[in-house]
Amino acid sequence: MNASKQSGAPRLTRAATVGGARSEQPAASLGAPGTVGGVDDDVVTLAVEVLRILADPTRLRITVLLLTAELSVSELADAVQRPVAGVSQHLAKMRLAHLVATRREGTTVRYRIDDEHIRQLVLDTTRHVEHLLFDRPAHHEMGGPR
Amino acid sequence: MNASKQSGAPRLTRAATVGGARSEQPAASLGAPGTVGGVDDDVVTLAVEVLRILADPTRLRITVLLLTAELSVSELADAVQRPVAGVSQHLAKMRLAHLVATRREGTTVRYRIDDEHIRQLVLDTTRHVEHLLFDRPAHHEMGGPR
DNA sequence: TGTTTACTTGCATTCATACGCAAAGACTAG
DNA sequence: CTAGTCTTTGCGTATGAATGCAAGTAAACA
Repeated sequence: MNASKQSGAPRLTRAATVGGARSEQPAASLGAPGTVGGVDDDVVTLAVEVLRILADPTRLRITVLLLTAELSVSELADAVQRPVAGVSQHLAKMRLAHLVATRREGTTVRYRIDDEHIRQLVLDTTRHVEHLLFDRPAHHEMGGPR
Repeated sequence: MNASKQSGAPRLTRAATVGGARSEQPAASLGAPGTVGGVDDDVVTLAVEVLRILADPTRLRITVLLLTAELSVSELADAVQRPVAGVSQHLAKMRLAHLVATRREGTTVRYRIDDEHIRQLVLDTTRHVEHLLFDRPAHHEMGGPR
C-alpha cells in the first residue's frame, strides 16, 4: 500500500525544480528526488523558516506594522509594547531570514520589509485569518495570562 | 515620541472588529481597544496559532498533501516518511486547531481540510514561498546533515 | 573627550514542543 | 471472545525558543 507519489500536491514540486539549487537527499521510498510527501524539500524548509518567524505574536505585529511603514526599533518597541532589547532580538532573527532590511539614520535604525513576496505572504495570511475569525466566533477561550 | 497609532496597518483592526466576539484587554498606551501595534489581538492570536502549526516540516507536508486528497494516518505517515504515532500526534494538534476534519471508515480514519480559508492560506503561502525560493537561490546552506 | 541616546548582544532562566517508545482504544474478521 | 489492523494517547527526554537583565557598540553632541 502506498499513497504518496504526486497523486496530490500540484506543481509544488515543479515550481521549485525550476528554481535551480537545492539540497540532495535520496528518497526513501518513491516520489521525485529531493521531494518528500509530494512537496519539495527546499520549499518546505524555506516555508517553515518563514512561518516560524511569523508564528510569534510580537514578530507578527512587527511585521504587519512594517508592511506600511519604515520604523525604528524604539518606535516598534513602543508600538508592540515590549522592551526594546527584546524587540531588537526579534528583529535580528527576522533580519537573518531576510524578512526585513535596515537603514541607519544617525543613531537610529529604521526597519522595513523589502521583499514583495514576503509582503504579499503576510497580507494574504492576515486576510485569510480575518475571514477565518469572522466565520468562527471564538472557539478556544479560557484564561491564561501570558 | 510616539509612532504607533493606526498610521500604518490598514484595516486589520476594522475587519476583526466586525467579526464580533473578542477578548478584552485595556490598551496600555493608545490605539483601538483590543489592539496592540495597530493589529487586532484576536487576529494575532489566531494567526499565530495557525502559523505555529504550519511552521513544522511534517505538518506542513501533511497539510499540503491534504489539500488535494483525503488520506488516512498510515497513508500520510508513509508519504511523509515518519512513524505513524508521531503523525497521529501532529494530526491531533491540527484537529484541535480545526485545520483538519476526520471521517472514520472502518478501522481507518481519513483526514481532510474542510476549511476553505485554510486551504487558500496554505496555497498562497506555498506559492509565495516558491517565488521567494525562485528569486533567491540558496542563502543559508552550511554543512550539517539534518 | 565625555555624555547621552539608540540599538545590539550575551547570558541564564524558564517554558514549549518534537520525538521515540510503549500501552491503550477502536473496529473488523474468524 | 480472540486475533489482528489502524489509530490514539501517555510519558520521559532532549532540544529549541522567548524573556529579562546586564553589558557592549555606535553615532551625535556638548
